[in-house]
Amino acid sequence: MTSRASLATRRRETKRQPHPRVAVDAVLFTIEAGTLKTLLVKIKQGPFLGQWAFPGGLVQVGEPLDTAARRELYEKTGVQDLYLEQLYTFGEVHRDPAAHTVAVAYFALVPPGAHALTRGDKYAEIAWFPVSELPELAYDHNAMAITAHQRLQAKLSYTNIVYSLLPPEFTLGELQTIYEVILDKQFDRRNFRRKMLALGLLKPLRKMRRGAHRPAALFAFTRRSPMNVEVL
Amino acid sequence: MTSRASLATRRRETKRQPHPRVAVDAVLFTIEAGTLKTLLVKIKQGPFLGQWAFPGGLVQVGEPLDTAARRELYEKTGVQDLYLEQLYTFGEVHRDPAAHTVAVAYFALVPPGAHALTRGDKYAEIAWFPVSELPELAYDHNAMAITAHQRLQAKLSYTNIVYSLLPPEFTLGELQTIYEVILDKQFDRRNFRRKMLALGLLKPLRKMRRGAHRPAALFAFTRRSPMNVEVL
DNA sequence: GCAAAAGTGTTGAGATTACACCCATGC
DNA sequence: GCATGGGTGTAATCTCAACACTTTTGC
Repeated sequence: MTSRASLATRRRETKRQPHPRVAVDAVLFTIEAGTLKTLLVKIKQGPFLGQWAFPGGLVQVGEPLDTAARRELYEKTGVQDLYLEQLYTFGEVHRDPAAHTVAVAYFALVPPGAHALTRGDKYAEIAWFPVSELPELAYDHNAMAITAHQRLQAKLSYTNIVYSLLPPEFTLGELQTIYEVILDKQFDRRNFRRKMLALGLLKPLRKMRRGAHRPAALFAFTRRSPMNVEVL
Repeated sequence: MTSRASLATRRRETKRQPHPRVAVDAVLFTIEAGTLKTLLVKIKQGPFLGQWAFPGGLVQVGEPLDTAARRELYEKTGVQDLYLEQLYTFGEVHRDPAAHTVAVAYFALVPPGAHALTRGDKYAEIAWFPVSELPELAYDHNAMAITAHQRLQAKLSYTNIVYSLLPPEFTLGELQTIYEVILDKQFDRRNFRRKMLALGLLKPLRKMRRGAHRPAALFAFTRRSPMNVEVL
């Protein structure tokens, strides 16, 4: 902590010393073309010039961490309403060669279509990369990517947050595809449908999606807020 | 992040601005007298004078976060070898009224008996409190306590980290008691034993614990390193 | 008519729960 | 001898995994 009695001694020592800086980074996931993708920005300056990294920036005094994360994401993607949670805090001393910077990483999910908003106005290059083919990233962001991917897989298994990767209406097939892509695992269609419907998270709409083949029943989530459920 | 190209503009703005400070706090759990307890220190100075809080302190430049956490714990308890993992980062602006301080909270487990080392040499009061009867804590530490407790419960269910709350040799009854105390739930003794033995995490020692009643078989963990296992 | 995705039930295996009695010891 | 915790087995239920054929549509 900070103004802690028992720490008076060390605090006095450190008071004049420089402190580590605080940054937030955001790992943004979406499903596009049947692939799990993540948003990267290209770095224009400094030791990592030309390398890709997750969007992020320094936290300002007086700014809450999640607000900083949300701001970052909005600036980069224009996406405002998304699922956002804290992922992990990376504090390795030399992760940023320029200065000791502690990075609080966030993890976010955006529904398909939000990509359209990815025109980086005043920003440099910005692009969605398949998670399975990430380039070498700046800082410790490859490790961050792995942590985020694992969290995503875990959360998909025991919460209902898939809803934030889907449009308001979707078919059971589309839902299943998302699970298969993220968990990298195939599911039996009959078992999958029975399980999902038994959970009561979905409500059937009286509509059909028409396409190249047999029309499929459309569903929506009964609740679009995070909750813990043993899904798979 | 920090020296990020696309952030050049804002970085320049913030460069001269003060940054939030970084602290680590540690929530330390143990089982004592059949109760789950956590370690608190009493604050001697500042706005929270006289209140209890989790041990913690500012991170120094050049110091990795987990090293800072370990240092804190060692200074306070003398415990060196314990299970330690990052819990969550608390970044609410006014959590420390003195200055915007981001706290990276850690969560640690110590085996019984380590309490003996809790003589706070140069430190003020230090004490183990039952988790169910925590006083009003300084900062946002009551919220931190809840987060830590939830994490402990979750981790106990899907990992083998109980080993770090137990001495090298223990009975199945002692193991079961820990689960019951932490998860606040009763288990059927026969089912519990069958499940635990089936997991293969334990090895029977050819020894007995003698006490007030019928001697109980002693067990040890086959592995004393963290791994994921669906325990209960 | 054919390719492609949607829809639908049943069965067996394994896991989980509930439950009751005898045993070894210290006092 | 009695109070206390240790030790053991079985049956009923539930959950999960495996599995194949028919339907509807666009082309």
